[in-house]
Amino acid sequence: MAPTARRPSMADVADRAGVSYQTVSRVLNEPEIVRPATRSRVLEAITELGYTRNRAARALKTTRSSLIGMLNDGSALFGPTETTTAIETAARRAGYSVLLTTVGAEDSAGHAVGAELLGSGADGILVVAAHEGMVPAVTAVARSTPVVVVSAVPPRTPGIQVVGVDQGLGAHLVVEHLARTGARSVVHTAGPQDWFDARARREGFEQAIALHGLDGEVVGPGDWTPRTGYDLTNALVRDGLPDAIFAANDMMAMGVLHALHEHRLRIPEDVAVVGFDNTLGAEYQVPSLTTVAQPFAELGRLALERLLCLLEERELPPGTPSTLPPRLVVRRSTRPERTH
Amino acid sequence: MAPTARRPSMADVADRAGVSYQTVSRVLNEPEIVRPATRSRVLEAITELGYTRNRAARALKTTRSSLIGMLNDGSALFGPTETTTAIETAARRAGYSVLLTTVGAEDSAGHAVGAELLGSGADGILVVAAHEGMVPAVTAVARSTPVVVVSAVPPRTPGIQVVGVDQGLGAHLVVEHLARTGARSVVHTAGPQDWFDARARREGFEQAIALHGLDGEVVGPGDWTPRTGYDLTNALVRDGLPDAIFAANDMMAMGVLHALHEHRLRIPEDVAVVGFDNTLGAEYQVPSLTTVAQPFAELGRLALERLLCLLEERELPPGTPSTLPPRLVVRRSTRPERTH
DNA sequence: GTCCCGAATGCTAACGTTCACATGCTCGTG
DNA sequence: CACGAGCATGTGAACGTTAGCATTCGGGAC
Repeated sequence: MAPTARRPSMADVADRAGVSYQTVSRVLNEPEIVRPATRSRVLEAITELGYTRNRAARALKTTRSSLIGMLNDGSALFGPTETTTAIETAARRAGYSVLLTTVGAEDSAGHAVGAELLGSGADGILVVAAHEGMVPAVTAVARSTPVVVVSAVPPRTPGIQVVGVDQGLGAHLVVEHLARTGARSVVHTAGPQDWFDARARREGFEQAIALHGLDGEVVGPGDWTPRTGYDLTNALVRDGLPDAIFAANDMMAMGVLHALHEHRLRIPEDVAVVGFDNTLGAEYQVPSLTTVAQPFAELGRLALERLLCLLEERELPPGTPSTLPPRLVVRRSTRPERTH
Repeated sequence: MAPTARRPSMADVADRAGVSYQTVSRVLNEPEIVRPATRSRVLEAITELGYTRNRAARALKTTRSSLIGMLNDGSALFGPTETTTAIETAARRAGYSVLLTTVGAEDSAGHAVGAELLGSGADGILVVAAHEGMVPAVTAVARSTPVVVVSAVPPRTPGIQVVGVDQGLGAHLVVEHLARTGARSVVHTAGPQDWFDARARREGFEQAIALHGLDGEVVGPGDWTPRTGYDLTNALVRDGLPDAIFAANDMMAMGVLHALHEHRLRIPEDVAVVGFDNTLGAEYQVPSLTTVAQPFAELGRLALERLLCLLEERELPPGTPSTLPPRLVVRRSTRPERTH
């Protein structure tokens, strides 16, 4: 915290190196066109003064902020957080910084947030936890700024690009595994239906149930938290248990397991349980949880790549997927598949 | 994505409202000094054109970016994520945006990140997940930018302010509770010792053990993940179990529980288990986990408040704490305290 | 020795905003 | 009715950078 010693500017560097500030600019932007001797003199002056380019001036002149706005959900969910980290790392590598914005429950309108995003001057927007609450903010912004949404569902607003994990496939994998391990009746404790991923999982579940001719039921919706998994399961215990419960995510599965334990039911013998996400703790549930692993980090990188192509008007490399497949991770909360 | 229709500027708004651009500026910055009639005319023009202030130009002229840099750990941990969200919400309310930077394992040097932060032009820096890896980046930045660290430990760099939860107190509460419920021997499965909070918990544990005359031992360190809690517990089962295990966080406690279950040990009868953090899932462990709740959101708000005071050269309201007390949450993984 | 060409560098203006100051207007007062 | 006080608004300059054009310099060819 120096006593307001103005940060050095290009002019300062130029003075020290005995060149004009334009040359300094060139060293930074197109190093190859300045003579090696001058260049190294300038670079030396830069390090001596600890000079860094003034981001604001640069942004003002170029009309590009090198900022990427990220719209996140306020709840500290596992998947979005992983994705966020991956995005930030990739963005930094590409010379962008990430502006974090959360849409909490309180400002559900989202309009204010949309205005905020617009005013932030971000070159592009990445929506990480896609649910209905984001829609007004996103549509407001999408008119003037490229937007990429991480979601299982194609958007209703044209011009918005989407990258997602195939939630339907995930649900299919789960149901198929349950069918193969002898389940006849399956209950899906659904996630909050204003989340696009939750909706896609439920729809995938319903399709897969029909496909395998099983006895399926959807209960809920829950809210991603263990509590709702717990409550829904208690209701099931009262009203009659299925062979298997497919929870909308690992958190809810946690509540499911807890309720079953309280009623001294055996897992998977009495009821099999499956989650979704493969959170850090899934393997260490009691018993360890069969679940669907999503490539969250890969997803983040892919979303960013897509956005950068939009920003820099590059073509997306051919063969770049917009949908990533999830992977079933079989553990001890479901019966083993027979291998013959 | 309009076809590069330049965003409207103050001059455009001024033309439309029939005033000079300076008046527009005034309406935005000091609305009270402009005549109500003119003001509403300007505001109308603003909404009609969808004008938002150009952040870069503003930053350039005022030499303040309205940006707060946040330094986060790359791992998607529960506490830091909660704190992050609270900070972002509070920052937005105060007219600041949050620039997210993560220090991953790969760029452990942190120097690059420090330079990055400096170049970002943030008015102030908030360090959320404080560990040794952050130190070089932070000390580099602290010379020219106010820094507030969320940490249990006073920093070695002078001029850096600190806000934290009293980890030592948390450990004391745990040990006291264990002592009162009949434990004589306690093992602490420590967290990664390059994290300041983990270190403070361990030291608090050692002090409290001495205070209560218990038989204490520290094993580990772990790495916050369930796996290390699991591995350390397996080793304990081999070498002799204590009456209670105090895990460095809830994640590690999860691994502890899992290992104990595998060995068919009863919790809390054979071994009591305590975690730290009170994550969303703690209540739904089997059995539900006794743990220490930290006021993560409050912590975030407090850290931001402190930083804003530094930035705006306000005095911190008298009585504002720099350390927040944690709270013991007793559940079923420890024996009940006798009440007489 | 002169000319020309290209490479290297310098100068001017502009991005959109705010600050400091200048100016015009309105109103109360002598 | 003229004057000054004070409020409302306008004007010029500057923040640090980059784009475009102008200038300088060195060297090769005639």
